Amino acid sequence: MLVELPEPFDWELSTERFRAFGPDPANLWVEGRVHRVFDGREVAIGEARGGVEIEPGDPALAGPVRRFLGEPFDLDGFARFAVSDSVLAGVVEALRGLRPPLSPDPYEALVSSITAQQVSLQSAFAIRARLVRRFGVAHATPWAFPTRERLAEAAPAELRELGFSGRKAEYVVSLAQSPLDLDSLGALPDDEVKLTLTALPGIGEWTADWFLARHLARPDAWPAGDLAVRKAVSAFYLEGRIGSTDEVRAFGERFSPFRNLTAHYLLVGHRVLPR
DNA sequence: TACCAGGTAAAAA
DNA sequence: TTTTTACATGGT
Repeated sequence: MLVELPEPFDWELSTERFRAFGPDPANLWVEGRVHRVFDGREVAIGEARGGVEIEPGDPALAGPVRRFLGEPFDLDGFARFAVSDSVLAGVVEALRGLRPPLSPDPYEALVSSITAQQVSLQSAFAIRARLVRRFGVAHATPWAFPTRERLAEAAPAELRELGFSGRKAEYVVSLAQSPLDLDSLGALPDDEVKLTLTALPGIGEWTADWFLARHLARPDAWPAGDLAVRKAVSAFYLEGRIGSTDEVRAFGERFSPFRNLTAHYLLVGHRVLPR
């Protein structure tokens, strides 16, 4: 079944993240398709003219799949915005059709970010893959990410065996046990989401920013503390000198109200475009 | 071996 | 309030 996506949409670019840092059992790339479990149901997503082809072809899956592939982002508005900045315009032109994938589940999004704190993305993917295979649910092809309920009853020592530092193991379990309704955060403005999340142990501004960017798709989220964002901004705008978090936060003002897309395009551009 | 990686929390200034 | 320091783990 065809699931339409707004133009432009570049399948290879938009799914690059599922291949770039190692295999991800919860978003499994197999022979040109992404396999993922949505709300307990396994779906295979492949390239198609005008959008993507999904199997099984259940119309109820169309909405979640669209969101997963970054449908909420206003690429046309972003492209018009970018023309005023020759550097950004070049990146946007070279990466036309790139849509940031969105993490469909809030707990999965937060755990994934905690996993990636202060480790290389390659390490983070490997650790998360072990977490998924240890506590997740096996389906025919992909694995469902571990449920909050399952990790709430996990022992931190079990997570430590997978490569989590002792403190991060505690963060993941305590987040699972927290009474906070993560689904309700979507109703709050950006700053209140950040205040709510950063009150939890192990979640700082960086993790909250990525939650806004990659789960809630907030247009103006700007993870200025992210080392890769700092490096990408620096490479494109600061002659390679690596800017501080404060510098990059201030520099990002010029990209408002498209800071989220800007961050993603600069990150991917820094990684895949020839210098 | 030393250093770094898509940070966070707590101590110190 | 802002700045500095300790912290765990895997990869190179």
